[in-house]
Amino acid sequence: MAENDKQTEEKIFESATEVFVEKGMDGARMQDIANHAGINKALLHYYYRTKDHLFNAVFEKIAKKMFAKFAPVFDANLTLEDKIRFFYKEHITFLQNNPRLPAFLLNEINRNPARIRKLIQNIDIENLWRMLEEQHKDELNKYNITRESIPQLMSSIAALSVFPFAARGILEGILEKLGISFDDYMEERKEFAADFVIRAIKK
Amino acid sequence: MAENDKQTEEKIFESATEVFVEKGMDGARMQDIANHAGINKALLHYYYRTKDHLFNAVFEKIAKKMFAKFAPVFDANLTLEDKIRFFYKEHITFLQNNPRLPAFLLNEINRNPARIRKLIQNIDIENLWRMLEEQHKDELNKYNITRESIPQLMSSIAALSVFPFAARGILEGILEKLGISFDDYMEERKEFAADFVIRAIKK
DNA sequence: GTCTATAGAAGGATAGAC
DNA sequence: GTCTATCCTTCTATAGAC
Repeated sequence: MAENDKQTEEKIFESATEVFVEKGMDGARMQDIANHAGINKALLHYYYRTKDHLFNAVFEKIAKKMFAKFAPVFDANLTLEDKIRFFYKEHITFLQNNPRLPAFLLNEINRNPARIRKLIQNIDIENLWRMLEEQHKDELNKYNITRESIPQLMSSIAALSVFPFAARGILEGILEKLGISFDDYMEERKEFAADFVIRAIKK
Repeated sequence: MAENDKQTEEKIFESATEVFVEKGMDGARMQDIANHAGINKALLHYYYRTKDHLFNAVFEKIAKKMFAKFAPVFDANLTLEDKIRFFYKEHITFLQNNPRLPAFLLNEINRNPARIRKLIQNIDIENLWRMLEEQHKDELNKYNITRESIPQLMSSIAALSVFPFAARGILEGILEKLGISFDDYMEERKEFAADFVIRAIKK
């Protein structure tokens, strides 16, 4: 029955997500995914034909989920500074709940950049920035932001929240020697990163 | 003869480095490494016994090389601001010449954090920071730097140079839509990142 | 739709000749 | 020290019964 299909397909998809995020495309085993879903390996192929198909489905879903987390910033009705604070609070909280996503995505994207290209094609970046300029045109004279510096600025903002998760393996080891837990560090970071950026862009 | 040994062993090591960095531990094939070195697969095992041994040798070398790049900052005889500028110039130039190292290292470290732990153990972090405090004790009152904020600050500094390379697959796609080359962006970044940090830490 | 069994290919590792 | 040949395991994928 269709009800059963859906349940099985979803169970497979969820298990595949966990295993792929954990082990990466190359390290993941179809057998692991089957075991994790409590079903037989052959069923994976029945629903998704090949490992590659299954991976692509998982990858696309995760990438969209990640991008979607940046969106609310562009329409929130807040001052620029509050937007930055809002962003780090929301985004880091999301990553705390999905701590392995950054490393997974960055790695798989570098391994096969073509995969992400079509997702990027759908975004009208110039327009997003026009929106931001429009929303904050009265405030912008308070900041060191020029049209040319926007890529540098945006990538810097993303770096401050994404990097600690991507580098968790090292960072956690270093923090440990200082008696600081990664969780405490990340909690603190919501405010630190916002303050850092705001000071950096102020005239 | 020993001369020959050394040549072959080095050729294997170099080829292994290229292939591992390109494909990662799981994606790399012993056959690829052998082909790349222009020798037979069996020779790899003669010199390094297993794929795991070979990988560990490569990984450790690269990790040390990366860490070593942070060292000059701690003994350069410069003001704090000039140290920051010096760091980004040196570090980003190094990464421009080794653009795949960040993604490789971050990924493999997360996949197996134990590998990096013993390297971290050898670093006396508290002492490094005492050195920095000592070197700049006369300037520190000009900045918003407290002992507790040092981990946040240091990870932020690293994030700004490492992240763009780790995220190159996405970043390049976005920049492309704006008519900016990754190389130009990176060149610009040496100064942008330094200015960004300096403004962020100033009182 | 789900299972068992197995084909078929690939990859790491070793034996043995030179 | 280097090569060819091959073993053996692992993994993706499919055939076929229920």
